[in-house]
Amino acid sequence: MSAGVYSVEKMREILTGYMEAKKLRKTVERYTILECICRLQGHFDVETLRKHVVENHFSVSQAAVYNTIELLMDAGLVVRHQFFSQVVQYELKSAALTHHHAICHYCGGIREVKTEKVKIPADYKIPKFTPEYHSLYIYGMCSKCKFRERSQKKKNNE
Amino acid sequence: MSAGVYSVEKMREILTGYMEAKKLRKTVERYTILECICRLQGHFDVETLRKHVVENHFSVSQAAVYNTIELLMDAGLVVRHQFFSQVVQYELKSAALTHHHAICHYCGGIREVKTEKVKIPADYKIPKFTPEYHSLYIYGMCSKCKFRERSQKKKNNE
DNA sequence: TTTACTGCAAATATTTTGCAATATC
DNA sequence: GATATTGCAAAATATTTGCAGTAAA
Repeated sequence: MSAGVYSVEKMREILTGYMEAKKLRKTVERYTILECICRLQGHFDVETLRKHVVENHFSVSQAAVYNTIELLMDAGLVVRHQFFSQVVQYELKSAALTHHHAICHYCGGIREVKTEKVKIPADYKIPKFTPEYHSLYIYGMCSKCKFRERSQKKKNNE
Repeated sequence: MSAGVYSVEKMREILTGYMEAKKLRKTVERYTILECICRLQGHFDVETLRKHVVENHFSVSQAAVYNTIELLMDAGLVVRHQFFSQVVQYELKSAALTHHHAICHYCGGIREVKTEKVKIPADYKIPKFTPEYHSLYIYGMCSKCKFRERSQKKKNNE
């Protein structure tokens, strides 16, 4: 897992550009949260992110975290996932572009699958729709659960 | 939109087979809910489904609906989506297999895109993982929102 | 100075859970 | 008859909202 194609600096720049274009205010909270997301490396939920920010000696409210994530999604820096549980997960878009997600619906475990393994044509055309980003979720069973299932069947003499 | 590849009868059979294999009870609620899902044709959320069931003169509790959807997912008849809002949507798996989803993140509108348009190789291999089903979400901007955006820019002399 | 943004807390929305009643096996 | 499943309501979880205070422009 990596912070992705973009550096933290590049992402700050994109965020700044977006806020200036939309005439939004450049608050310390927004930049701090973006940096914390980069440091988190990978998927995160709102509560995890907020804890991480606070651990880095910066106090933010939950409301500001929700607000900022929304903003970062609008700016095209963050994408949203809902894999399995009720908790919504987020991820840096530049990182998400490098992989798909394999989700085991027995244990809820998530694996990243390099995009080269399952190539989706980037030039697909959809009438009356302008694609910007896509997300592929592959559901199935991980080897651990497969093993557990086999042991279970054996025990039951199936 | 169609009820999918399978007929209602076939799906009842699959459900029966699954419940017998797992030694679960064949309750009226479970069969009724499955039939209502088939009649709904397309995406639905828990509350919509429950209303539909009740409108068809059958009383079920919310708990039973949640329970049954979970069961139907385990039986491989229903898949889960979370497109945009906080509301989780479900769909018959056999219907979901025929299309991907194009999601406009400006208005939240969802379009179905025939799978032939964006073909995902069915034979992909993932180490230590057995794929069973996949879901492709294409995010972007629908033509209505594109038009609205253009009008807005024009008004602001951009 | 203006007002967008934050923090806080309360409100809403959604899902899960405990337990008694019921229906399946 | 044994117990899985349901219904009901309460609890838990997640997100949104209102409003006063703060800080960016």
